[in-house]
Amino acid sequence: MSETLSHKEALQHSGLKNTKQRSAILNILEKATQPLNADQIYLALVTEKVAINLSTVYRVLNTLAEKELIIKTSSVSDNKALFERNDFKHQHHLVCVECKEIILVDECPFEEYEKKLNEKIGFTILGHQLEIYGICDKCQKRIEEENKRSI
Amino acid sequence: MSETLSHKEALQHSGLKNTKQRSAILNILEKATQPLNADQIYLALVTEKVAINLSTVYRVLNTLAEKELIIKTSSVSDNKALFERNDFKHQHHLVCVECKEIILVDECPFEEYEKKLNEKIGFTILGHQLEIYGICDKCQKRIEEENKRSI
DNA sequence: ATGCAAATGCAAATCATTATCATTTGGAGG
DNA sequence: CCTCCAAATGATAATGATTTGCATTTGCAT
Ligand SMILES: [Mn+2]
Ligand SMILES: [Mn+2]
Ligand SMILES: [Zn+2]
Ligand SMILES: [Zn+2]
Repeated sequence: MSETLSHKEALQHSGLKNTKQRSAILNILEKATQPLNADQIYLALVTEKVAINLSTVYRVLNTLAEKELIIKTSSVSDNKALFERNDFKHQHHLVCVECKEIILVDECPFEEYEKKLNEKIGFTILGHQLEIYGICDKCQKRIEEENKRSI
Repeated sequence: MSETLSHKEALQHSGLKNTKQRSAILNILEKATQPLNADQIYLALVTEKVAINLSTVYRVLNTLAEKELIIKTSSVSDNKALFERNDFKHQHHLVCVECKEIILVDECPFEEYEKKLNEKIGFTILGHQLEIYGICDKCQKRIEEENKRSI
């Protein structure tokens, strides 16, 4: 398990102790295909028979986010904090309003836009958060199917 | 006060009763130069000697947002819901991390971007929320001033 | 003016998250 | 391999924004 080793290294590098709770949480987020909230992470840990307390989950997540080992974002629709592995890419979330699935996208149309805003109103941009909502491919097809059937 | 009259009409048009609480809240948001949270609105009402309960403030705000007489958004930094008048323009928020001021901007760089995402991954976009954070003109200048002085 | 559904006030409940504090543990140094 | 202590965790209470239940009030159609 080189995964576990690199987690250990990452924690050490940030001056954090290598606890089984932190390692387990990093593992969960490593495997996850989309951002998860604290409850989902807690549930995944319980399922894997990892003994941990929910308050520890919150504490660990905040600590790891502070050290930038993971990324903390917040959903607009649902008001829970979301956590995902930090792959050091600038990404955004596509949230399907039907199935709630979150798709990560790399494209970002902001470089020029930010320059324009700075020139126009003197606002120095440090960052941004974008949440895009809509309907994913799967749900789109399912809905079309349902519409056909109901004719 | 034609303001009050148009509020009455707007409420009627949405099938809502014209109560003094709803009218007062619409007035507050009409005058506001930036989005406000429930507490700020409540405080503004109390200051204006409008008798109202905080839970009514929440209920009215949610009702008005449902009927699209106002817009409900949520800040990422601070986790409180924000409310602003609906002028039926597509806008975004610039949030100053120094003074917390929110500046509304009309520009949006998304039209092309959304088309691209739809073609690329079949995601049908219904909308998006963007929050841009940085430092406003005033704070920028203040900070520069402070730096000079401390040399 | 009357009646009644809709709206409000008040208080308690909810839900995510954080804080407190006693207990445990990772890991540096011997 | 021990010792030790700051750091981390567990258990539980607290917090803060928002919602909900229910009794009372009020807008407004008739
Ligand atoms: Mn971006
Ligand atoms: Mn936009
Ligand atoms: Zn979907
Ligand atoms: Zn500012």
